[in-house]
Amino acid sequence: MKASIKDVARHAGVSTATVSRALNSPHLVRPATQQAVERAIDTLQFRPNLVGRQLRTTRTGIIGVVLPTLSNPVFADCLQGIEEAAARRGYRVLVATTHYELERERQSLDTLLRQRVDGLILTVANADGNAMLARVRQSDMPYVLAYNHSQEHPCVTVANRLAAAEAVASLIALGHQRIAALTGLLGRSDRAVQRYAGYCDAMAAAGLEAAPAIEVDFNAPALPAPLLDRLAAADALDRPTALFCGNDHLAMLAMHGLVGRGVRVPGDLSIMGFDGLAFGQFLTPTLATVSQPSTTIGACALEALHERFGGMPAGRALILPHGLRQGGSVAAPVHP
Amino acid sequence: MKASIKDVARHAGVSTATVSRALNSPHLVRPATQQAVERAIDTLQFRPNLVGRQLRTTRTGIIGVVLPTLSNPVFADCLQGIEEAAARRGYRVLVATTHYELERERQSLDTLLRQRVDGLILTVANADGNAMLARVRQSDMPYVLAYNHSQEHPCVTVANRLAAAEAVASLIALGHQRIAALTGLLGRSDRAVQRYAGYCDAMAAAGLEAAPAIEVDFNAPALPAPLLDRLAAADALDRPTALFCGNDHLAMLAMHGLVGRGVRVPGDLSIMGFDGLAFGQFLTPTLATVSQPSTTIGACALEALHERFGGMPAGRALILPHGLRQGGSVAAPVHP
DNA sequence: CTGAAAGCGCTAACAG
DNA sequence: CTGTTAGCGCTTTCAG
Repeated sequence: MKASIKDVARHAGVSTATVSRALNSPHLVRPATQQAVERAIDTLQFRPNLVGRQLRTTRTGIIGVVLPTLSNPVFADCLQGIEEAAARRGYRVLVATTHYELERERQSLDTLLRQRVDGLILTVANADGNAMLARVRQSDMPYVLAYNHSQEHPCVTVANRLAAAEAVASLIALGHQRIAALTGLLGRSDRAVQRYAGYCDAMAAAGLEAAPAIEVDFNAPALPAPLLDRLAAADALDRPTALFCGNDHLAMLAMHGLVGRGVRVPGDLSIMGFDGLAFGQFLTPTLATVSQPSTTIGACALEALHERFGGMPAGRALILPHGLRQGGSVAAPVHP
Repeated sequence: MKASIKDVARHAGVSTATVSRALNSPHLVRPATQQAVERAIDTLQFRPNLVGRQLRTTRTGIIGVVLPTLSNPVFADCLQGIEEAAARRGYRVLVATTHYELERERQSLDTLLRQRVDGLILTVANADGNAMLARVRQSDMPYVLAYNHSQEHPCVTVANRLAAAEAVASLIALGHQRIAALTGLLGRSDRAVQRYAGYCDAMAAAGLEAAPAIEVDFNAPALPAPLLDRLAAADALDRPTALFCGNDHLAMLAMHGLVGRGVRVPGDLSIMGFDGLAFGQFLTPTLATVSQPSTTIGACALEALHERFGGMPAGRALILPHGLRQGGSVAAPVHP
């Protein structure tokens, strides 16, 4: 059986309270006592049981993180950022994934609340009008959304709509007029909606006609063949000269599928992504994209929580700067 | 303040023991009582405090996971596999990253032990002769290594050495004779060592001369320019016709850097990776690689732990099947 | 089938 | 500076 604070106390000839002090407030303990305790600690190989402390203090030092998936580097990087910041601050990270499924969001949240995490960082499918999220807000559990942009909840993200608009505007500036938009299921991701809205903004601002969103399932391993066929087969005068994609994963699937069907990128079609995955740089041509600082989003979300614990009020939205990454996948259209 | 089991008991007119039973062993409770308790539970919005239970039962239901980084999809996917399997089994996942630094490995481990996780899944720089790992084995804490292959510790991984040998043999079968090996720092990763050994095996088996490993730092964002220059500049008769890389990330960095220097892949140089990252498929040419089932490795590691909890003995090594993924980055040499 | 009571390991008043 | 004491929320004998 593992040694407890009691064993240490006995071994050092002091009370458990003194051991606790030696551990948590050494300045309240006489140096000689401190040393006696420390000696006992490492003869017994004592490791304080955090569960005992957590029960007593009602603080766990654990941050709950709920993300759609770790298979997308966007979220993996975010978690990396959270973990590093958490380690620096002395927090631990409990992670759950949801695959964009509402039921798993609910389930994960419940588990984390039972575990009495000190705070939550979460990325949900839809922030606004989300019942669970409303419940979290009612409770006094500090939380921050990552990636979701919401008026109702504190969040750290980028200006999705604006960034998308800038990206599309850059395509228009190059001479593109027929620009299509490929997105995740609009009902399953508020970011998909915001980015598509940005696309529409830019089109409208240029007096161009926004095309309806081409929606595909996030969880699908590839784009539907009929869709690719359609995009590839359209004759040159009719087909879009550029494709704005709601995220890099979609962009890569599109580029891969279309190039495989003989479409030249960017010759026949320019492709613009959104996320700024490092892998985009390895593609040929490299993927032009809107870059968001995923690791920093995670780190800032954690810092935001930390400030809440320190008594700060619940900040609203923290909008981090995005970038427009040039890439070979975008060029001026040949047949404008 | 949150409702506790005591509040529920009072509200339902029963003892706390009965509430506990209603929660954990409903079959021991009279249906009428059960319902009374359930009613109280949801009027009070009661959520059992796991910390209390954990202290009492000395089981947390938490699995500690220690990985080098989540920025590499190999580990992110593994964590994804762990998390899914854990959720299915009712465990929670506490994650820490180390960036291949010994001190952070030590630190993470310590934190997880204090948190009294039920078991550990870890990927360390070097498994054999690892002092911490030895300490973990002494303790009665169940643990499994993921990716590390070790005689001393239970682990789930692929046959790194064999897989590397097969990959290199496939290059040799195509006619390659001058094959170079690009690896992570051999002192910082036992897998790098094992894969390089596999390379040497295959070279020796074919009567070819194994080149010394070209070691580069895992954490570096790009390959050193001098290295790339050297590989690109060597004249055609002298330079290797194929490059075996210890992981896909290195392979991508090499391919990117070399193509940028005018080297044709696979015309001038074939490139073989190791990991089987999904992104390799998006490259042009697609990356030939040894694929390992990262998600499954994670899931199996968790299942192995779960079996240990059920009283199973501490299995040795579980070696999962690897694959050899064809890719456009490998072809027969033009100047054998 | 249910209740009383003890205690998991720790911290935090409160005295001294 | 240190010890005594109570109790965080829960489970689990042991009686009844």
